[in-house]
Amino acid sequence: MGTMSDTHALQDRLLTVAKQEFAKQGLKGARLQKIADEAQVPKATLLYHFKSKTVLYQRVLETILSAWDEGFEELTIDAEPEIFFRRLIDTKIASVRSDPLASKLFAQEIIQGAPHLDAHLTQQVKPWFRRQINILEQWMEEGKIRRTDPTRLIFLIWAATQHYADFQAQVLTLMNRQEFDAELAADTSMFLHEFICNSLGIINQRH
Amino acid sequence: MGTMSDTHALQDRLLTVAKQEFAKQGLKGARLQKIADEAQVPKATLLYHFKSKTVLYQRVLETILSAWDEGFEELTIDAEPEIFFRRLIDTKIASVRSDPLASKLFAQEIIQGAPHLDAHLTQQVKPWFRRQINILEQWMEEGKIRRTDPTRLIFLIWAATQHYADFQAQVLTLMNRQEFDAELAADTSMFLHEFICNSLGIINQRH
DNA sequence: AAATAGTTTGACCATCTGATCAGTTTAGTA
DNA sequence: TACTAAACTGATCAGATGGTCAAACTATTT
Repeated sequence: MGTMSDTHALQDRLLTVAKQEFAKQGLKGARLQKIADEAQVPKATLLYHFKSKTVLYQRVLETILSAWDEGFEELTIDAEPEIFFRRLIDTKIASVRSDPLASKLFAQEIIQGAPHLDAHLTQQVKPWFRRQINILEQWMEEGKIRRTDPTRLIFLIWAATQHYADFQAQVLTLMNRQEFDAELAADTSMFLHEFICNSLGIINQRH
Repeated sequence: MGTMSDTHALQDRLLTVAKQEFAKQGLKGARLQKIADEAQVPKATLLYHFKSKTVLYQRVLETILSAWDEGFEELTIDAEPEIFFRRLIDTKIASVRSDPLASKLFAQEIIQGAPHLDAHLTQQVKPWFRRQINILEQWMEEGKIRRTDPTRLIFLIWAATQHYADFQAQVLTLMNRQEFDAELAADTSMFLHEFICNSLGIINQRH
């Protein structure tokens, strides 16, 4: 029998390559042959490790989502609003920058009606979302931030950050940049933080 | 020869149906047979009016973009900041609501690197974008709005509105809604307007 | 009515692609 | 060494799908 670690490493490699292909071409557009080629493995081997294209796709999605869950889970909020928003935005921007393909793949899945992640959406995302809402609502009651719709506020943050992954081509063109480098990320992060703090009447302690 | 008006009407119907299918399934995922069925026409007829799947797809894209151009062209700005943002947001939200499929299709095209958008179509956005930036910069110099990065501000508005089309499934789930109705649109529009005016230090004259 | 040109459509095909499978190799185990 | 099970792979297939084509049909013109 092959060593367990080898098998696991191979599957990881296949998942990584598959993620790229799925992100670029979509579920239907991706070709198993191309994924196999890219991973330097026969197509039959790919299908040995993942029963079908759909299974492979779902495994890729799971990998992405669990990585996100990990990254955002610890964003609990013993902090003040200003710190909270900074952490949230920084984390999101970092995630978008370190793995834009994941964001793109996820976006395409949602655009097409999220046919492959209903469960995760309601079971994982919704509770997390609820928690953030609750925090914001409490702060509004305490008068720490201006009153507004907390749901749409979270959407705004999500959308504004996600945008830099999904529309990367367009964004870079319009900004006359070549790549989404560290400086661009830092500036974007600061812009959003400032913009949001200003709107919510939070005094930005960076300045 | 068949009447011109009939032919034109048929092509319009085919384009409309094709847009739905492309938006839902992506370019590769869409099936000519299904488009033809939906339009109650044999597949061969569909391919008579549009030489190939790619041509059909490109025609759909062109239709979407030219409609957008029309809608946003007249957003010239003899107005004060507050009115300008209201118009911009209202127009964008209205566009997203009246034709979310167009937004979705466009988003998928961009995510995949805009392989089918002619350079000249892409470039058409740039001048419009520049104009908005210039207006904002002037207002900042005049002290009418708080100083910030105008480029990212436009991105933020674009992203925040677009989000409601692209992530409709997720948004509705998280808001416990069934559809993106007029009330939801109005509330969203008002939220964004308020949020932005607040951040830029504009006194919202609605209140 | 004849001719012409645009339109419609069923039948058909070449190709692609996800999936299967039988046979082989590899690596632990008794 | 013999045995077993997991891992691998070349060959192959079944179904789907974009696209073609020739024949039929419709309407306009001469």
